[in-house]
Amino acid sequence: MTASPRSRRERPAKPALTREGIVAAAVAILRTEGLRKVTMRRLAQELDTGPASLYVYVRSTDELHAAVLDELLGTVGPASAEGSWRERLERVLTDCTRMLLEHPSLARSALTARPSGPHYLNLIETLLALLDEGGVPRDRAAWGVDLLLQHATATAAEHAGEESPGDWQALEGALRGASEDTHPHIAATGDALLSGAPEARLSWAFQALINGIERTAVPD
Amino acid sequence: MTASPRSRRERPAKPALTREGIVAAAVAILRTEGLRKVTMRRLAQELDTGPASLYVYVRSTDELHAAVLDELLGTVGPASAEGSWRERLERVLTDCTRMLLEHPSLARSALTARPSGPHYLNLIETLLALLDEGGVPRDRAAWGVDLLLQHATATAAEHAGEESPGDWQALEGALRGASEDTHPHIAATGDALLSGAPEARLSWAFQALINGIERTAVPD
DNA sequence: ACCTGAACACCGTTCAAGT
DNA sequence: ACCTGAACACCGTTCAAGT
Repeated sequence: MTASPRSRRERPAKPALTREGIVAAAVAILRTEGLRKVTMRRLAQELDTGPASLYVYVRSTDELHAAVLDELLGTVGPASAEGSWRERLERVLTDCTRMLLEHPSLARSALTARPSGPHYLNLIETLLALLDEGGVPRDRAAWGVDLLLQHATATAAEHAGEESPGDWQALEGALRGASEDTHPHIAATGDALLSGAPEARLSWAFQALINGIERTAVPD
Repeated sequence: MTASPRSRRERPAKPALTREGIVAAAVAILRTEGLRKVTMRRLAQELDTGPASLYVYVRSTDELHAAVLDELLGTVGPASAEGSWRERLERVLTDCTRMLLEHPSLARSALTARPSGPHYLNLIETLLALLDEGGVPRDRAAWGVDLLLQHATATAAEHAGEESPGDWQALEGALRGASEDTHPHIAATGDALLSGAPEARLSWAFQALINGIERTAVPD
């Protein structure tokens, strides 16, 4: 129980840099301040060092964000056993989307910098297992997984940079104001383009995707 | 034909700032240097003024990017008349995706800052018309349009920040290296997860989406 | 091998002051 | 009303030098 002799002033107890420590600190900043603050400089400040030091463990800001996402993917639990394969599949995807919606800007960056960590692999395994249970042919399932995860990610990513609902309102106005002469189908469709609770639309989208994946043959 | 007397040195012929001129300059920079250089500062430099001046015409960088996208949307022509509604629908969507793939980072930002300009409205009208021609119920078509455009945008956005194929390779390695014990379905699926030419996968995805939209009832 | 200070080359946005 | 210079508060990344 002797104190290590490495420093006279023990208080700051500056821990050694490790990749894990860096990612953990990044997750903490994400939770409290949002992804916009998960920068090399802010992170270095948090870890009481200079930004240059981080590059020993992390190739770039994008790679850091991908590592953070894989970490959060560990949060979304495995499928509960209740219900049909279809219901369980939708539940996994919804859980995943919900988690991503808590950090939309992370979803946005995940679209570009795909995670490849253990948690992501587990998720793919789960989706393939459920599609297999549902009798979806293997080749359709393989391509379908991409479609399903892309939808979850993109749906969350759309909510990044919110706080300025300006352009969403602009679109709503443009749709409502569409003339019957120049845009007859928009005018005829009316509110349906904008209707529906987000959860209802998400659920419908996943069902439509699953139905499409089931029935659409892969070429060759 | 008299020269306007507004300045003695005519050479620079600095044009008055207008929103149109700003957006046009932004498109030019996008084409030659990529979206990363379409910044307020770079744009101001191009227009021979200070960044602050641009804020009279443009609310923020995001709004500027949305305006640029609507401009480019004017590029993708209306559907050619040949083929079934399905083929024409796929062609419009493919054209749209191809255009976005020329500027993936713009697609990425479009996911967040939806355009609402005239070109975007025309695109929605075209999609609704084709789905209507195919006998897809109006309410399904209304929600489906979102799904189709989201897929086009997200597919292009995934290619933003390329040049560093590091993490895509990492994912490929992780999938190939998946153990039969811990990830049996990934192992059994094998190359199918990664197979297929991009065009083939895109075509399959759009067909799967259309099939799903056709057959999936909207609640209520 | 790891860590650091300092530098390079940038950002978006605001604001008081000018015209 | 429009335009501007200058400032505020930041970025990512590299590199020579230290330990």
